[in-house]
Amino acid sequence: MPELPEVETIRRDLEKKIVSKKIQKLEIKDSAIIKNSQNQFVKKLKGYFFSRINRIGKLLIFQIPNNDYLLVHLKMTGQLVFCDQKTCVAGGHSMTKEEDISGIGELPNKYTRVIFTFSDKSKLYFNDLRKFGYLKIVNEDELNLVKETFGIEPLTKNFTLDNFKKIFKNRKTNIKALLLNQKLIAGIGNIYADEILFDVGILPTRPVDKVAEAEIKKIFKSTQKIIKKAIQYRGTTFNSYRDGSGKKGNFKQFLKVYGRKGEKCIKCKKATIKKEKIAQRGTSYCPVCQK
DNA sequence: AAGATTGTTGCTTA
DNA sequence: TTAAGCAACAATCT
Repeated sequence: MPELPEVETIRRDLEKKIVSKKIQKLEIKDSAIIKNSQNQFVKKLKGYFFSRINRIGKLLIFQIPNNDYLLVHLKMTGQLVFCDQKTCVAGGHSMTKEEDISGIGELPNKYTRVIFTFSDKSKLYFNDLRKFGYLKIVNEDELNLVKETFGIEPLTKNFTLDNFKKIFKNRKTNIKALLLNQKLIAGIGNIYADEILFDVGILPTRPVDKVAEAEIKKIFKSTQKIIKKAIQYRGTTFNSYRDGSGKKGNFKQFLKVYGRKGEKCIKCKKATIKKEKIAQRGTSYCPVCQK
């Protein structure tokens, strides 16, 4: 599940590879993925190029020079894989299982929904097994409306302790639901919410009005620490996440609770990591370390 | 073979 | 008016 660190990794990868390249051809294998009419979509992209790539929360924003923007959301299983003869690890030629370090085989595959071909013959594949992801072209006004739906963004100058404290004010939900709420704080998903709460020793069920001032500061610091480190290691690959050239992320080895149900807690070395549904999401935590 | 999985939207409820 | 909670969405895996 691509969250902020994964989407940011893809953004940085693609910015290096596709900015300024003319879009020569578009192949839409499944039009349900495109949230515009197919005609509109092709008309606004073909012959143009992306002038830069931005991100807000888990949403990628590809800027097209004539004040249009291509929004790409990967949701759970979306991938954006760039391939040219030199950098592609997931396409182009037949490969053995050993050569297939991406684990996604040759491209296009049965989950490839859209293919961009640039004028230098390089390609960008949008793959999505579960088809929750989407591509949508919007104008500047529409983009601004979309941006308004996002809360404070970690790793920007807007992400201050004061602003972070504000999202706790007058709320009754639990801390896990708060961290997952994109309208309040942008980019955290199920993996990093669990990791942050384990790091600070707070139970995911704790009501936010029972989180002390000093603990809010801890969460604030931990959020930045974990997100930065996850970006440094190019994100977490559990199943489907791949970076902009099809490779897996390397942060999984640093996860302390997520995906460790039934294992001994690495902090207290006594308790067993539990997993239950909290805030409508599978939630992993240590019943001893987290209070 | 039913249930879990995941992020977000939109509806309902409080 | 606003927040919280939940079903729905797609497709696969267990």
